[in-house]
Amino acid sequence: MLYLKKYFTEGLIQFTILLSLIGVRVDVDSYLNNQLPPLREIILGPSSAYTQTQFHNLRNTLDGYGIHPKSVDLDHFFTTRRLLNQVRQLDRLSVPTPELNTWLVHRDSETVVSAGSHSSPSITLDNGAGLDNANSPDVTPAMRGGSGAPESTYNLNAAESTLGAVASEENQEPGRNGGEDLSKEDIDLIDVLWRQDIDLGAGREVFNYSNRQKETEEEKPRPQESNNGTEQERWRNGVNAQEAQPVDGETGESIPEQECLRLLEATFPFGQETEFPAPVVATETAVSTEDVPSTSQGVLTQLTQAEPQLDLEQQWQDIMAIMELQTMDANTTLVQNNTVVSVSNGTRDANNSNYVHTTRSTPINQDVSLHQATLPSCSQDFPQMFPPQFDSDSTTPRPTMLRLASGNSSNINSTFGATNLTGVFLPQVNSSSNITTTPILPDPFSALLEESMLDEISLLDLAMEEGFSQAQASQLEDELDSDSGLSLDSGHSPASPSSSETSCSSAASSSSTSATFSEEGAVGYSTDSEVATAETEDGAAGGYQPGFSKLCRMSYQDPSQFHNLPQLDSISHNHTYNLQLSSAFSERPELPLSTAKKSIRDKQSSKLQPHQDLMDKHASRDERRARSMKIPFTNEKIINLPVEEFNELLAKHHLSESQLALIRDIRRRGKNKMAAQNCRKRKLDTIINLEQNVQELRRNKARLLKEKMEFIRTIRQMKQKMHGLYQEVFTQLRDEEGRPYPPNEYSLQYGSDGSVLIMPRSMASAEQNRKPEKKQKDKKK
DNA sequence: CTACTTTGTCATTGG
DNA sequence: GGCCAATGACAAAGT
Repeated sequence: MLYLKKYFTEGLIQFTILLSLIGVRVDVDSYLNNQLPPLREIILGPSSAYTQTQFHNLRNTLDGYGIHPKSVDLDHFFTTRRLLNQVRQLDRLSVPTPELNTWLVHRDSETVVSAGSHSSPSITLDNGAGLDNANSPDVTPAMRGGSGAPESTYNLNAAESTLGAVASEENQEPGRNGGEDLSKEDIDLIDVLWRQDIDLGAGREVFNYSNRQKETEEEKPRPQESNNGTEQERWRNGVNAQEAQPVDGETGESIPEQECLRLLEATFPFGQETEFPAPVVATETAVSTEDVPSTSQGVLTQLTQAEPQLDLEQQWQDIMAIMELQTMDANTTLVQNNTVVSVSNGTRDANNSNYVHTTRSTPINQDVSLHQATLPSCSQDFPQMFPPQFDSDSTTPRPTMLRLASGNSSNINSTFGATNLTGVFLPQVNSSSNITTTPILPDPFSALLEESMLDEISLLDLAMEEGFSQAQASQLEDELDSDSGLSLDSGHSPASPSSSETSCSSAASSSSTSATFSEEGAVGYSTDSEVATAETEDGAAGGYQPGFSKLCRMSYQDPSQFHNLPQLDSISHNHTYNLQLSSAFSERPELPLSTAKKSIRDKQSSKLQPHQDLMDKHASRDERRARSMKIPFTNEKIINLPVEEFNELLAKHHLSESQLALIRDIRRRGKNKMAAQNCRKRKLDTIINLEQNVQELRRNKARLLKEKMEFIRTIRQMKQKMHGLYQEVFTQLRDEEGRPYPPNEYSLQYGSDGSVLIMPRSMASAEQNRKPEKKQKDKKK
């Protein structure tokens, strides 16, 4: 059964991938929206943790039996949403990630980054370069040379290097430059901060680039049915390099592959074999230096071009990249030399997406995310972002920020280009970027969602600040939901989905087996006693029915109904809790008979007794006992008959004391069995209901957060407007001699009556304490 | 062989 | 008090 499930699931996944590649993805969407059961079930069923739920709901709907009425639509809604996202990501799976290639662009022959192909160290260096040499045009040519730039060219900002080392901690070769920059305290601090992140719900691997990389590499071969070794070999041979470059395929021409390899080997003398594909990096380097402008603008341009259909996740990454860039700007005010080559198309799943994000951000400022991840919540920073009074001191940074805020939300490039942020913005960006990273991660984000709402707010707010449109915000909400759903699913699903799939995917076989068993039971009775046969038939046709119909509502009718549903034929769940094997046959002899059953029938004709022994093995203990005691009616009748009829039945036959005891035991056990099955089903439904409730609550929470973001944005805009007016008025103010008031000495004060006063700042501060009387200097022009 | 899940059974409780 | 459903707990069987 497990194999069947696995096979089926894999087949579905492959089918889905195929569909995605072909472009049916959109159609899948529409199918899902149209609530077309078959395709949805086929595609999403096996991978859905809620399939079982859907089944139950469907069954409940069909047979009218619902212990815990649930909203099927909600269920479908959540499941389809989340799974559709996964399916969408699947089609990007086919495209390897070119983003890794970026590192080498900045990397020179300097052996600084020991781990070689690992991007994190190189990024650190890149940041250093970006910080110090951003304006020097030599950098790029030097890098293009590949080996010319000395290490001294890249003066590492101490903090950046530290952070970079953090990012690559486990990959970093001690003794190399990157590692040398780390002091013991730095490492300790890093570890502490990391632990904090882990405590927050973000696994260490979240920030561990090498881990993510491993994951990615592990996942790559899977769809291609190739192992790691061959896969890496392919990478080395550049096979994937071309696949990885959907935008510009002939990148390899710039630098011969062998040369690239040599260069790489010279740069990264060790660990190549296990590291990420070197040839790709090299080729991509060539591409990046030649085709892509080494400005962030160019980067983003390519980003958007490479992925015309940026989905939510992609947008998230874009935003994060922007924010990280701005953070970088805030630190250095220089970004441009960071030649982020190409943006990954290869977002595969949540984890990978995170990985991609990090990778992409790496060339820009890979440290940011990690560093930010360790920063405390920005809730305290939040109020500081918008100090109530407009001091002339703070006017310089703010206009930029405001410009960003009012910028076209849909135009990432423009937003991206406006990167003249000063340090004012930095703390918030830093502190919030932690969460910025997390939304892509299902579980860590869920944890954060629970724990640090304010962080979320500031994050989302920042996103809005950076031009997060309403539509994007709603998409963000969806992402949040899907994430939470994922967390719910992925967190607990290993048990429930497997069970559901296991039992469901084999509905046909199980039904056939049940038919087999029941037939066997009936045959056994018929052979054992002619009377028994008569009784069985009588029972099936007679007064037994009413009592049984009650049972049938939730158990027996279901499987047959679902066999008629094509989508459930393949993925149906066999929760035939109350289905009695013998009853299944005696009541529904028309049930489809499996080949096994047919063979059994053949065997019965030839040699009956051995088969009975075999079937006795599979028959329930009570059935065997009943047979051995020569109970003249079926267990199903014993169990399901109403009390009166049951008593009548007992009275009709002259049974021994032991027989009566056995019959009563059989009845008790049978009823209890069904009760247990119902109980379990109910329990399961309860759990699922709770999950749905949690999702709903999360949804509400996300909605409220969104609303709050909207409000904050509005307030911010109003403040900006007010600040603009303030500046306008203040600059036009002249004293008696026609000279402008120095902004650092005077400020405008607003009266409660709407009047505006200009007064010295020293007075203004004192004035705030004693409010009312002021000297009227209303000199409004 | 072990771990985990599923399923059946028993004992108990409450309607 | 008997019947029955529900449920926790345990064990056997299956995966």
